Amino acid sequence: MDNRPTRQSVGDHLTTTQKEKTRDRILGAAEQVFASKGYHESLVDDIAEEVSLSKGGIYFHFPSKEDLFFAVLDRLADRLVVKAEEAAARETSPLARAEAALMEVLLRLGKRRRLARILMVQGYSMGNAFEAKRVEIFGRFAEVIKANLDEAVLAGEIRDVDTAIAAHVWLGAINEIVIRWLYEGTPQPASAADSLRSILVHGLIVEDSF
Amino acid sequence: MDNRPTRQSVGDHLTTTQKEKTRDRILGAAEQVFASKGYHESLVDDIAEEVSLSKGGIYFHFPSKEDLFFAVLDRLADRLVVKAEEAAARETSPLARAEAALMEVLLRLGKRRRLARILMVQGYSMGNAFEAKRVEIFGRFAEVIKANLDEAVLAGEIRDVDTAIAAHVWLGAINEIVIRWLYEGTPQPASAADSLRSILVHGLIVEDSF
Amino acid sequence: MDNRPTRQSVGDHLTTTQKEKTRDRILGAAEQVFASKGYHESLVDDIAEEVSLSKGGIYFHFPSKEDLFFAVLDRLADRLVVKAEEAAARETSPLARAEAALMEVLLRLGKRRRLARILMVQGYSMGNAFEAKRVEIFGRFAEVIKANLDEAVLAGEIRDVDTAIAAHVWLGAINEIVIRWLYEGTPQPASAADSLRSILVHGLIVEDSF
Amino acid sequence: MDNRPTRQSVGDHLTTTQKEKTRDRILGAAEQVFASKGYHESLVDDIAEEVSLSKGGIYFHFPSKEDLFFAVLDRLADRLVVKAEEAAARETSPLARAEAALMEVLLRLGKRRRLARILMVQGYSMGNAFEAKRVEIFGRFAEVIKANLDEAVLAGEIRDVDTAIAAHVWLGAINEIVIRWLYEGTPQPASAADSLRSILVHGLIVEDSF
DNA sequence: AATGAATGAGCATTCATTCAT
DNA sequence: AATGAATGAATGCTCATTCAT
Repeated sequence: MDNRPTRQSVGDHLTTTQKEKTRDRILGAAEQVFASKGYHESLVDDIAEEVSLSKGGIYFHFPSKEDLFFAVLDRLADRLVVKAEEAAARETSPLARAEAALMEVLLRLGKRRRLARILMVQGYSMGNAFEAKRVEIFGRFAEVIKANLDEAVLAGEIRDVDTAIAAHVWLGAINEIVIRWLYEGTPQPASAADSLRSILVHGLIVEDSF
Repeated sequence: MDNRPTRQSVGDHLTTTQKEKTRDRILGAAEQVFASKGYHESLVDDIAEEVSLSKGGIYFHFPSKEDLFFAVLDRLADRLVVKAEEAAARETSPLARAEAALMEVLLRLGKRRRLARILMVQGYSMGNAFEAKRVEIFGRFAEVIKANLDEAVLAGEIRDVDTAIAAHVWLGAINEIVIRWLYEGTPQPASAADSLRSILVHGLIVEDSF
Repeated sequence: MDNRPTRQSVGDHLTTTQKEKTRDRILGAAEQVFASKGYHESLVDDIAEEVSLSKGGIYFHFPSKEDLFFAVLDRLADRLVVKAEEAAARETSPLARAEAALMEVLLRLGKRRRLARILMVQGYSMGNAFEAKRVEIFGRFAEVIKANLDEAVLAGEIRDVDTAIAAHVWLGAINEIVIRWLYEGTPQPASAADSLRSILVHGLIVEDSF
Repeated sequence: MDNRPTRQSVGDHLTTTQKEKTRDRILGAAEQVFASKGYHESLVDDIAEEVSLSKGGIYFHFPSKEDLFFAVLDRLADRLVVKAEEAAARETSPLARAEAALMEVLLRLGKRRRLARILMVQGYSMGNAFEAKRVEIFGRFAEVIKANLDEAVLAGEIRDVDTAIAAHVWLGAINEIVIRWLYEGTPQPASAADSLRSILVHGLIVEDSF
C-alpha cells in the first residue's frame, strides 16, 4: 500500500539491523563471560543474564554454546589481525613491519587481560573441538608475520631462514610471555617487549662483528 | 639422603607395593585417556575401563579426577625434566647445555604425540584450576634453561639479555612448534629443530660481521 | 439447508475469503506434517515451513497447536463420514448399507496411508487430552454403522445382537487391520476386505445348515 | 583368602539379586506412572520419586526413558500372554482355546484399567518410535489366537478363513471395546464379553438353519 | 583394596506461545 | 494478516563422587 520511497532501503549494507545489534550485544557479553570464567564454567544462563536476554533469545541467534564461543573468537581474531596489519603498514622496511605486527599483538594482549585470556587459553577447555580453531587463528597471525619476513628475506634484511618456523617462533614467544604474565602477573608485556624483540631479532649470540 | 640398603617388609617405601603398582597402572591409563580425549571429555569411567578397575577403585587411590590429572602431569613433567637435565649434563659449554635441554624436550615431545598433547594443550581444559599447574610445569622447564643461560652470560658466551624472558621465549617457541605439528602434522619437530635452534640462538639479522 | 445463490460481498460466509484459504492451506500442511511425524514430533515450525508462513501467521489462524491438530482430525473425519454415508446410501438393504459404510472406510484408509496414520494412531500422541477426541471420532463412525445395523435387526436381516458392540467390533477390526498394514505393509486393506467382511458378517462357525 | 564354600553361588539363576529387585521396583513404579499420565507427561523425576530412588539411580538400570517404557510394555505383555496361554490350555477344543485366550485378555484388561491404558493407548504418545513395539506386542497376542484358530480349521470346527486376519479382527475388537470402556466407562468388558464372543464366532447373519 | 549401586547437583537445548511492529 | 524476535518453562541425561559391603 505504501509505495513511497524510503530513505533507508531494506537490507542496505550500510544499515545495522536490530537483529545484528542484538547479535553483537550477545557476542560482547559472551566475550566477557567466557574471558572471566572459561568455556565450561560459563553457563548460557550467565551470558543471557549479562546481555539481559532470555536463554532462548541467545539460541535464536546462535545454534549452540560452542558456535557462540567460536564466533567470539573469530571476532577477536579479526580485530587483532586488522590492528596488526595496520601497525605493519605504518612501517617502511619489511623487518620493521614484521616486528610492528608482532609488537602490536603483544601490546594489545598485554593491555587487555580478557582478550588475552580468551585467545590464549580459555578455548582449550572445550576439548578437542577447539584445537582446529586455535590452529586456524594462530595460523592467521603467523601468516601476517611470515609475509613480512619473506619480504625481509628478499630485501636481504634478514637471513634466509624458514620464515614459517620463524613466524611461529615469534608467536610462540608471545603466547608464552602473555600466559606467564596472565598467571604470574609479571613481567608486563609492554616491559618485556624490548627484550623480546631483541632476542627474537638478534638471537642470543654475542655479536663478534668488527 | 638415606642410601643404606633396607631389608624391610612389604609396605616399605623402597619396595614397590601392590598398592603402588595399581596406582601406577591407573596413572598410565589416565595418561592415555586424558591425552586422547582431553580432561573434560575423559570420564572417570573411561579410565576405570582402561585400567580394568572399578570407578571406586580409582577413588581409593586418588581423591578426585583433578588430583589424578595433576598426578599424571607431574609424572610426565618429572620425566621430561630429568631427561632435559641429563641431556644438558652431557654438554660442556653453558649455551650448549641450554640448547641441549631445549632440543631434548622438543625431540621427546616430537616423538610422543600423546605426551605432547597432554603437556601442551589438554591441561588447559580444566579451566582456571589448571592454570597454576601449567605455570608451575613450564616454570620448571624454564628454570632448567634459564640456569644454563645465566651461566652462558657469565661465561660471555651470549649477550647479557633477560634470561628469564629468553627461557620463556624458547619454551614458547617449542610449544608453538609442537602444537602446530600436532594439529597440522608438519613440520616434524625433529626436522624443525635446526631452524629453530638457529633462529633462537642467532636471531634473524644478517650477520654483517667482519 | 440454504441453497439459494448469494451475491454477497467478500467476507460472506459462502464466499471463500483469503483468510479461509490460508486457513485451509495451513490445515493441509498440518495434516501432512502430523501424519508423517506424529503430534509431538511435529513442530509448529515444521508446519509453518510447509505452508510457507511464519509461526506467528499460524497462530493468527489457530489458537494453539492442539486446536490445529483437532481441526485437522475433524476435517478428515468429516470427509470420511460423508463418504461412508454416501456409500451406504447407494445400497438397498440395511446390512448392505452397514457393510458398505465399513468397507468404504477401510478402502479409503487403505488408499491413503497418511490419512490412516493420522486417524488411527497419531492422535494418541497427545496424551490424555486427545482421548475424548478419539472417542468422539470413532463414535461418529460407529454411529453410522450402528444405525444401519439397527435397521438390519428390525428388518430381520441379522440377529438381535448388541449393535453398539457390533459396530465397535467392526471398527476395531478395521483399526487393527489398517494399523497392521501400516506397519507390516501387509495385507493390503483392499485384499483383506473380503475376508474381513466374511468374518464379521458370518462369523467363523461352520454353517451346518440344511 | 576365604575359600570356604558358600551356600549361595554368585550369579545363581535361582537367586534374585538386589540389582534385579531394584530393577523390578523401577519397572513397577514406571508402569504406574506411565499408566496414569502417559509417556510424555511422565517425568523421569516422577518415576524416581515413586520408586524412592534418585534419577541417576534409574539411569543406572535403564539407559533411557524410552527403554524403560519398552521394558514396562514387555513385562506386561509377557504376563498377559502367559495368562492367555494358560487359559487356552484349560480348554479342550481348538476353538474354545482361541476363545478362552481372547476372553482372558479382554477380562484381564477389563479388570485393570492401568494395564489396559498402558498397553492400548499410552505408547502412542511416543511418536513413531512406539509403532514397531505396538505391532510386536499385538503380533504376539495374535499369534496365540491364530495358532488355535488354525487348529480349529484343521479340526473342521470353523470355516477355512484367513486365520491371521481373523486373529487381528478379534484383537481389534478387544482393543476397541477396551478403549471405549476406558474413555466412556461403558460397557464393562466383562459384560460385553458374551456379545463380543457371539458376534465374533457366529457373525451377525441370522442362522437360517434348523 | 575393590566393587558397583546409588546420589544429586548441574545444564544445554527445545519449542509452544506472545507481541510489538 | 503476517512477521520474527524474544520468552521462559520444561526436562532428559551426565558424571564426579560416595559408601555400604
